[in-house]
Amino acid sequence: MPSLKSEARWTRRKEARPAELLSAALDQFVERGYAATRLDDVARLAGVSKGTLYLYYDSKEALFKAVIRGGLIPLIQRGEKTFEEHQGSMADLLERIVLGWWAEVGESRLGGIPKLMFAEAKNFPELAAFYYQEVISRGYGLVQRVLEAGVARGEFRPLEPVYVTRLVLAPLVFLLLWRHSFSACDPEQIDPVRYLRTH
Amino acid sequence: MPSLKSEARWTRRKEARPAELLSAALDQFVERGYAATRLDDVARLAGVSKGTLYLYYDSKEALFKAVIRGGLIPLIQRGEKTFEEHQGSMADLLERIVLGWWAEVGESRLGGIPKLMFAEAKNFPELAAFYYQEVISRGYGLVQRVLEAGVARGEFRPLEPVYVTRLVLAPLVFLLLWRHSFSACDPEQIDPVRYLRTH
DNA sequence: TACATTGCCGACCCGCCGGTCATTTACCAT
DNA sequence: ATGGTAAATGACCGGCGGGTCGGCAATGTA
Repeated sequence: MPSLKSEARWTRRKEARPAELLSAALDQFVERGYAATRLDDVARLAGVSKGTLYLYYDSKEALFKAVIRGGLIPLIQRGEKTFEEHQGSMADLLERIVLGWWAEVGESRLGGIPKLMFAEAKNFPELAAFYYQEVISRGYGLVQRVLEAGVARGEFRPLEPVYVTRLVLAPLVFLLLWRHSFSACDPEQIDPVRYLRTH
Repeated sequence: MPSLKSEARWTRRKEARPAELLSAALDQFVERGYAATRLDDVARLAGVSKGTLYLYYDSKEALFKAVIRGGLIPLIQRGEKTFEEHQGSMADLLERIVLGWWAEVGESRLGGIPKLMFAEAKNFPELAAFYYQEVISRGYGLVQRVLEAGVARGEFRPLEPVYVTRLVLAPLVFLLLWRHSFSACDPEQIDPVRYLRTH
């Protein structure tokens, strides 16, 4: 026999649910990947049932897009704003953007997203296109504009900007991918700061 | 009514099956990833039924390991042999190894394997450990020995070998990952040769 | 031609998971 | 207190896919 005045079995929290679901979803997506994430688990982590999840997000894909929109896109926007408002050398700006990106993406749960997208791009082309358009192309574009501005100011040697942008960012993103895949197997513990400085 | 003297419905080909299954499996693993590959499809591609596949390989995992053993490990061994037999400058050797690797892995179906391993490492830790031990650590070790030999001969500046090895290879592997994930979305068609030379 | 061997087939089992919906119940206005 | 409303539940569905197994048929042998 349950206590007569037991706690309510659940409470109505219409406002708080979406954010809690998004946070739980980010955890699971980063931990397991897109396909392997079970919506049951996401809901349980957020303290609700799967049916409730579907009250707030129409499908797994919609949930995932909401995670991206709430997590990475604001950071991209901030980077773009930093670029527009920046006064001074482009080398400084580049360093600020790269280190800021590493601090906010590389060192947080968001760092798992790029690895996830690489992993699932082939199997979920719509998601890949969405992510490419909203994140990758904007990120590359930002760095490329910084480099071009630096060349215009005579700070950097003039090289093919498309290739240089990719070559500069490749080791960064690669380190991110590494940390979210093989780092558990790797006896060499790579120190990101030394890695970036050597670069 | 079937023709009276129709072809045999199937033939016994005990010798040819394993290689055909391996080839089909490589195709599917590279195309879909490990988890998303259906053994039904592998079998159909190899012209047999799923039951037959299980006569030759005990499980999906065993099949995958056989693909790695037959595909990448021989290449690693050849690289190690090239290193031991090489006479002359280490810069030459490094270029030979890198370009050879790109030709035989980057440009062939095998190029999909590294991307696959990054994608699935978290979800299949035993596979990741197997791959790290048999492929990654041997590949890194090879390049690192070349760099150290170059330093000993006075060809290269002395830097931290572990970090340099990773930084040199990161853009290469990154290009490989890119080509097997987002390249379909990317309007910029990256030319690998120019990319490598700029590097 | 008849038999034994064995490579091979394909139907089947079962747990998993995205998605649905009828029902329950917390909350609020009156 | 009480009825209305909507937030939340949890049992359920259906397709999917790794793995199994009894039986069939291609081949070697006499």
